[in-house]
Amino acid sequence: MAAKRSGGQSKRSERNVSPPSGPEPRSEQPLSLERIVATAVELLDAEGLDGLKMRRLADRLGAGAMSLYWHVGNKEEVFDLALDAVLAYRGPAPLGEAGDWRGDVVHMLADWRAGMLRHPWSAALLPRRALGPNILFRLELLSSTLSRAGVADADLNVAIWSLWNYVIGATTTRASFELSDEDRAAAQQRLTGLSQHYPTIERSRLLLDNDWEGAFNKGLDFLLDGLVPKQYNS
Amino acid sequence: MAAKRSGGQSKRSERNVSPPSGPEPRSEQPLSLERIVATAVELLDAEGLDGLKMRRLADRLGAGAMSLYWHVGNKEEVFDLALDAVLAYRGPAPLGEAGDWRGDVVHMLADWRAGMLRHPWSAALLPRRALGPNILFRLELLSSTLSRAGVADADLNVAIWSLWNYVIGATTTRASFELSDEDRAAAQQRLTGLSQHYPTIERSRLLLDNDWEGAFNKGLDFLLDGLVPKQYNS
DNA sequence: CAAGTTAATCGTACGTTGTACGAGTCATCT
DNA sequence: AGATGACTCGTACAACGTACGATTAACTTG
Repeated sequence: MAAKRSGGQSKRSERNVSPPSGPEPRSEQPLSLERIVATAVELLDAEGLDGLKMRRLADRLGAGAMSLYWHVGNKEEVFDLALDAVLAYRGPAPLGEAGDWRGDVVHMLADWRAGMLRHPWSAALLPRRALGPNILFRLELLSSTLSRAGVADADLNVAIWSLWNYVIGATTTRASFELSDEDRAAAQQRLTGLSQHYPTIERSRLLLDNDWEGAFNKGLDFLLDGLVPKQYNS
Repeated sequence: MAAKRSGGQSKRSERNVSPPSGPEPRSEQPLSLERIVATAVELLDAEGLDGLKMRRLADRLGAGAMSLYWHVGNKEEVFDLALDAVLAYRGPAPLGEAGDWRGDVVHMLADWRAGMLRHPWSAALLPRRALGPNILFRLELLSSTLSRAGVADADLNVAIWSLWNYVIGATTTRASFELSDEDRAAAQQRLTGLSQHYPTIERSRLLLDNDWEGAFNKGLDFLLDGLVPKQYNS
């Protein structure tokens, strides 16, 4: 009734394969879900969450605004797809038996964090639309790796969610600082102005500390230490 | 130029103190920042993020839409204020010397989590507008408590951000499940349908596990164990 | 080849939203 | 009395998402 194109991904017609004549590639490619999503990510990177308007997206694609709606149901779906596109993971072989499991986990989580920080808008999207296929894939990877590492089934969910939450939180916090320099400056100013109210974080310069990555890794190490029994020696 | 009312909070005029006559309290109270924020929170609880429209908010207040703009600069500010309002903390005495510091920390963080889950829309707001006064207060509290607990200044920021991130992530993840039953059902369905692709999380029923609170506490314990030197015995 | 079917594009238009602008009301101060 | 400032609100507008239907191009079926 409502959805014209829902589940499937590829359905592109091959009509521009230059049948008899016309080797010129026509600067205007045909619309496609892939192109829409890629352009949406570009636009989000360039203009932020509020900068994504259907008309503007269509402009960038050299198409009319309403043409988009044959490929996506609505704007929300564009957000969904853009978020998931940014979260794809090409990591080390998922089934590597000779496990440096800890390295695998850290790598995946660090990559996750890095990917999201490359696209700061993604953090703001996460709370609304978790559980795209790429997120699920990463959860699956995390799960199987930890399982292979010897985490008991009973503790598996705790371990997964703890790591997961940690990364999400780190990314969210960090990205919110990234968003606008004005905001950060304003916050600093407010903080400095009210340093009488917040003496301790003022003293430790909490908000000015720039070693986010170091803090991230240290905390992650502590978590992993706690979550996995110390019997890792293979 | 642009802002009519910015920094200060109270400025209410006392003109309805019933000077000579008129003891009836007039069902329509005067507008005030406090009332606006409180009503915004109500509205958000009832209708969600997208349900907050300026006109609707004004309706609930028995006022015209434009009247709101004397008290707030724009809609974004309403979001800011609503978020911060929800994050107020009335915890145990901040300067309790006889430190059950660990209990204090856990209590504050658990309260934080509980508060946000009571208002699921707050998680979606966090990435955009961190650092309201109530957030800063909690950071300050966390900071001073850990400092008193013996965490070295050099490790303080790592400790704070680790705990912080963990809580934010847990809340965000959890709230996204809370948001709509449809979404969750859809995710479950997709997961079950594609269980071939996600065998491990299917087996552990990761997404169906309901003991969020238990997982939260366990992971928090691990983090605290790692972050604070085991020399806590008073 | 003709006629129909399907895939895809897009112009127009509508309803909803945030909010700029300026007029209006009322209490207080000089 | 007049002026000032705090506060309210009706009107109007621009920007946005998108419903609707017309349009075109390619392929299918006869």
